[in-house]
Amino acid sequence: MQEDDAEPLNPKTRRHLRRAEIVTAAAQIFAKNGYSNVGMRDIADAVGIRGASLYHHFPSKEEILFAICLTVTREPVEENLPLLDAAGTPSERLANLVRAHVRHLRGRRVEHLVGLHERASLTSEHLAEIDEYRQCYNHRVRDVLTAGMRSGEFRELNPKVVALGMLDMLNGVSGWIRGASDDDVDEVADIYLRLLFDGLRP
Amino acid sequence: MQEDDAEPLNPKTRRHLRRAEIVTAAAQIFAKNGYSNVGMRDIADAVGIRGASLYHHFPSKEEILFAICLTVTREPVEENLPLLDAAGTPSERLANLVRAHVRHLRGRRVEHLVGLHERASLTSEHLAEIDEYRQCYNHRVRDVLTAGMRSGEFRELNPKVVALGMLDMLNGVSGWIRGASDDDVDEVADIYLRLLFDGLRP
DNA sequence: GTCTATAGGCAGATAGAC
DNA sequence: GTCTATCTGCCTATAGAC
Repeated sequence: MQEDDAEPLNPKTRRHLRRAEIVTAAAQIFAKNGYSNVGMRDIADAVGIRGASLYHHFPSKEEILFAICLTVTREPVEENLPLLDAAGTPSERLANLVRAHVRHLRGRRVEHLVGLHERASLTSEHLAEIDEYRQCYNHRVRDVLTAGMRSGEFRELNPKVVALGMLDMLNGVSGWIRGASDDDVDEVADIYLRLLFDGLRP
Repeated sequence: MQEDDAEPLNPKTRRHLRRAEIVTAAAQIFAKNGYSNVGMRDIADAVGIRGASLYHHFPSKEEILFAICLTVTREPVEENLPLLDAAGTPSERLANLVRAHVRHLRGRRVEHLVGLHERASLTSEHLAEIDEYRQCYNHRVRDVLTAGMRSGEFRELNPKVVALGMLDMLNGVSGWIRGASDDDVDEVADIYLRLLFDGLRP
């Protein structure tokens, strides 16, 4: 919380900010209209520059898409997975991850939508990099589930299927959580946790 | 099971078959490469005709996409929802729907993927029609959940959120079920039902 | 019902001035 | 770092013969 943040930013930071601005604007338009239906001019308009100027910041349109997809796959790995390494039972650690995951989905809602729907427009190399993060995340979730089953804390169910089902349920939130408050988001996480741990039957 | 099915088909049936052939081929290519990255020529190649000939069967590329999206939203409404009207407890009726839903996801796997990912490329009129079916389906699922909660069979949880979560979990199956056997599919449905009804905790 | 040929337009990307 | 101007190619859709 710096009060004196008016001092001149160094060039690298300025450039980084511009890139972030472009990525954020692009994600919003991609999410609404679909990646291929959006032109470089549309993105440029949203940022207040001309189409050609975007190429000073990104070498191609696909690289903008890649930047979007990268943040929504890398950030959860770097920010949420450590919660699985903390102390606590598998239940506790899994619950923390679920809450963090849903919060991230809300904070980067449009980016998640793009990352989920526009994979086909990525270079195969970029797609492979994205999938590495995604698979890493899935694997770690599966591992907590397995740990919980080994300790008798969780029922014995195919952990691979449970992990996929749980993550699909969570990730779907970005499709309908538009404009929710912090409390709404935490309520959704609590409902999902109740469902996941205890099920519908009382 | 007619043995003598070699008799000549009437023109209307032939035309219908051709349309279905195009839709099936298109769904496969759309699912793999993304709607906008696929040209009319690609679809035509898969069917063995020239690009221009497609316009004898469909007035535009978007109409092919619409046909795909329509089947995966209308068929579940017409085929699965009646299971909710049958006799039985909410649990039983919901279980039947889940099993039918997963089977449909596998049977029309690529079509579901396209319907899920390419919504942004639909005409707003077509999108509205699609969403009517989808919302109808969601609503009916929510209604069984509410019925089960009223009867005390299900725990009291926000039924809207539970319905969305459950359907997101189910629909995600089309993303990874590629090439599964009938038994695999039913196993997934059973695991999801166990999770949904009883949760992870023994 | 399928073909050849082509219109017409849009969009990603580049060159080079400022 | 942003601009103007433009190239280039692709891709939907149409016209009209067979």
